[in-house]
Amino acid sequence: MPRKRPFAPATIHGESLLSGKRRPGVTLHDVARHAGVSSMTVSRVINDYAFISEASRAKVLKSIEALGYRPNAVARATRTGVVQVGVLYSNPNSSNLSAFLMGAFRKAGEIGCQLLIEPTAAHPTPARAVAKLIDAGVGAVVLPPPLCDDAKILKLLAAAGVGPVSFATARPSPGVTSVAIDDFEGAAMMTRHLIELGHVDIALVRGDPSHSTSTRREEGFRATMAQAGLAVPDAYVVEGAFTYRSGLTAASQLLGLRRRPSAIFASNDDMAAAVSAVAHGMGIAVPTELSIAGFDDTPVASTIWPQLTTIHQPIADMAATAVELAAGLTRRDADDEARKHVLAELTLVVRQSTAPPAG
Amino acid sequence: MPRKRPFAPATIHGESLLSGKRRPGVTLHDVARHAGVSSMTVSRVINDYAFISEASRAKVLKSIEALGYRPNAVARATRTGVVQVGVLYSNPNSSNLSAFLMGAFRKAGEIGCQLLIEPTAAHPTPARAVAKLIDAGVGAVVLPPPLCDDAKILKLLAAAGVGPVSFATARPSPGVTSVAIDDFEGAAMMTRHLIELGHVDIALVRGDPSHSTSTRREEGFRATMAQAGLAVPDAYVVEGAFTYRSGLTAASQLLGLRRRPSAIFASNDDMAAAVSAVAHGMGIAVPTELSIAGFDDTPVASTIWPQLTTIHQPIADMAATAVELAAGLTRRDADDEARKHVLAELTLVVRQSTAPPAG
DNA sequence: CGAGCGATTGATATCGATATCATTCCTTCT
DNA sequence: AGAAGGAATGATATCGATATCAATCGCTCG
Repeated sequence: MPRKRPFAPATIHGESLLSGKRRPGVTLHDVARHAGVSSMTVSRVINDYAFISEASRAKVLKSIEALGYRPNAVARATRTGVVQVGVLYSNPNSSNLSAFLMGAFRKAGEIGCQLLIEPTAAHPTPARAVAKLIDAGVGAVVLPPPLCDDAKILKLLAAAGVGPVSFATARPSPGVTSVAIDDFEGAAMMTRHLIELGHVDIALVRGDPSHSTSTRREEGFRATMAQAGLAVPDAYVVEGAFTYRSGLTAASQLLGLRRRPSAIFASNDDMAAAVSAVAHGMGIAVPTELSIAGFDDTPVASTIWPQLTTIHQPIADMAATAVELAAGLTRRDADDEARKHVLAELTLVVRQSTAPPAG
Repeated sequence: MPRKRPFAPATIHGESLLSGKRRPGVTLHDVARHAGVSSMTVSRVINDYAFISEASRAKVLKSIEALGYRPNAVARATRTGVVQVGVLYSNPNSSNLSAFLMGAFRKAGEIGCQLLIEPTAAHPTPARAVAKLIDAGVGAVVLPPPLCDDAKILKLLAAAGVGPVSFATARPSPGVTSVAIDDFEGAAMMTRHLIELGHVDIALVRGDPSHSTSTRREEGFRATMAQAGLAVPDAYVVEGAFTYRSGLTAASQLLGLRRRPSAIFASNDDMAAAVSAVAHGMGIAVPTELSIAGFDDTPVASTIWPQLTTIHQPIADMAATAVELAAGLTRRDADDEARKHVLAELTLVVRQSTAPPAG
């Protein structure tokens, strides 16, 4: 029985979507003809190849400009070979996931590589998720925390000859390419902000101890406090797990103290949001009676009210970089060790949850 | 001055990522050779072309199975022409964004089309965002609410010959392809759940009146209440705007009433989360003294505590479908009007925020 | 002054798939 | 029986780019 018409061209609402109608439509060959050189010369200019005369380069660039040429990533990928890059993610609810995906997919589209997204939650163990990606034939894998700190996973990948890229780890293994932020410095920035507002009694809600970032953030906090000559009582540092619920517990603990802190620095936004909720529940006004600071600048930070003062990380850009590194398409002289550990820039975002202490 | 080595092959950690090492490596031609037919026959089988003898089809399918062949989407896209699909999104904080992106990109990878994501917030008006996508040469655009209900936008697209796909609108225009849920039925499901628990005094927090979904959800709520013979006092239906902050206001209003409702149904999870926070603040126990219901099953629903009872929509699948429709690659006889309005399945997810009323 | 070498450029094959057109068989009809 | 037409298949060109190899073109050097 017949199933389809013989290769009916793809249309939508009667309009053909195929090449005949493609708007840009300018190819590398058009540029070559326009510039009076060969296609290869154009290709070389685009790819920033050495040994092109300045004259040729100029001609080609002018033609590219004149024709509005944009290289076709897909076509490029056919010849270079599609690099498949695996991306693991652990927490489907991670608020940064969408920014992460945006950046990762944008870059993937640009360089024409295929992304395989694999939720670790769908497998009995993270190792199984990695195995699945390896079986699928990926050439590299992007590992968000806490997987990036997992020696077993790294060994598994090494055995399969698949390159790992650590994402947002605070303690990058020396031999492993990584994209991260300086958690120590981020925590220090926020702590300085609170100190400058006049706070003295500052408490910290720690993150999940199994994440390397937790430790670094705590270190940044303590170092800055020490530098300012401020004491950090033991009671002012409580355990958390990066979850909203753990933030509720931590907040109850801190706000129940006889000598209540005037500011609470939570190691991430979810916990800061929980602190905010508890404070509301106890009738403590934010920020006049209590300043609350978060970390990550996830969507929740600007969702809740008052909006959270937090540390912004350029997650999308970082994800893009991670994918680029993973695809190994940086194409520069790769011996350069430095570019294998990329640190992204942090920003202190002051919103409505912090203010000078009362009295 | 030289910039790069002459086309240094892309490597990562010294391992080549290029075709020489590609694991799957099985091409259509390998399958053809194995099956003893021409490449075209294999291509036709893959594409479900009519007029293939059952014998050939069987042989090819067996070879595909034997060799573990998987078509290369990228290569396919070079020949068919890359279909660029634009995706607009309005709220960068929308909690469903990541699920949406996941689904959209997964499908895009499968069918080898390129997605252009454009935040409307980056433009003075939504129309400008649409114009940018049109200029970029997209063949179709996926429109989430409230853009999908905007006649001006639709006209703009029609003028450019770009096909629109409405996403999650409650009121699909007849001529426009759409992927949506039945908001009326979803609201009815949740209302029935509350009624079955024994609630009688049920309040509703409406959504943004400019979204068609708000109206449909309210209608579903009212219809179900009426069907159960329950009254809905005017004071029990308050305005909201789908934001956390609007939820705070609405909650204060409802929980301040002399005769307090025993259950509050918020038109989305963000507002439900706000209701939960206000209840905490007023010392009202959830769910024993107050049941709270949300809608959408966004990450926040399982983040906060107690976790929200809500209506789950398969956002990722819906996004995938939207992209598929947009790319116009369904390839089946497209005259079938029915498949142009896809309704996704809803699920009632009962968590800890609802329970029978006290007393 | 010719060999030798590096810089610069182009011709051609190729990537993995589909589009197009041609071809081979059968049926079936006149 | 021969023409006509449709089912089934294959040969070849093509998509837009890069890889490879060969060919120039100076220049320097012995």
